[in-house]
Amino acid sequence: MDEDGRGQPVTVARHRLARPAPWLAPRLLGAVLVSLVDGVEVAVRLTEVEAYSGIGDAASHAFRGRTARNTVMFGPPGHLYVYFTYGMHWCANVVCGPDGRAEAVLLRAGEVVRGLDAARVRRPTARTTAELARGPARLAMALGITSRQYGVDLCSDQSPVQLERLARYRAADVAAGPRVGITVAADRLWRFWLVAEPSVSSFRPGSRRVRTSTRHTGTS
DNA sequence: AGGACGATTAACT
DNA sequence: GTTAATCGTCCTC
Repeated sequence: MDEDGRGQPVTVARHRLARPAPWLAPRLLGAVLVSLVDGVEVAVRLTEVEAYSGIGDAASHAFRGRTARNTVMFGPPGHLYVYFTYGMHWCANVVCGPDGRAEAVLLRAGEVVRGLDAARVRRPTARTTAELARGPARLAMALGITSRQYGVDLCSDQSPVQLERLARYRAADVAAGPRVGITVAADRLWRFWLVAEPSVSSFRPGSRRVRTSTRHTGTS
C-alpha cells in the first residue's frame, strides 16, 4: 500500500475525479489501481484507458438512461463500475464526473507492479508478464474484479480496490485514438495510452455484425 | 416472453 | 486472417 510520510495510506481524493471522462482519462494513465480482493494484493499501473461521456455519447452504457446495471455511473465519482460482457468477461471502469452525470473511464490495460505471482495464478493463459493485464477483461481478471466489486469506493483506504498515485506525463508520452470494439461514435478519439508500453493492447476497429433479424429495416 | 447483441478473449487456419 | 464460447441486459413484440 502506498503511504505518505506519516504512514497513512494514500488514495486519490474524490474531487480530483469529478471531471469529464475525456478530460480525466489521459490523466489516469500511470495511476495505480490496487486490489486486495481475496486477501491477495495485486496492483497495476494503468497504461491504456477509454473515456465514456455522460452527455450525448451513444457508445456509453448510460446513453439510454439509468438502469439496474449502470446505476453506479449516475452516482458520485470515485466508485467502480463493473459490467459483464460476452457471457464470460468482467470489465472495470472508474466512475468520474460530477454526481449525476454518468461519466466513466474504462480501464483497458495496465502493467502489474505488485502481486505478480497472484496475477499469474488468475491469468493462467498469459504467456508473458505484459499479457497479464493487457485488455480490459484481462486487467479485471488479474485484479480479481467481478460483480462483487461493483460500486466499491476507490477513494477509501478501507476498500478492496483502491486508486492511488495520479501521475503526470508529457504530451509526447500519451497517444490518443478511436475507442476499441464500438460501432457508434467511433470518430471520437477517446482511447488514450502510454506510448512504448508493452502492456498496451493492439488496436482493433469495431465491426458490426451482419443483421440477422427478419424484420424489415428499410433497405432491400 | 423472446431474441439480438455485446466497451472480449483464446484458439484456431 | 477467422470463429466459438457464453449469458446478462435491453429492446421489441
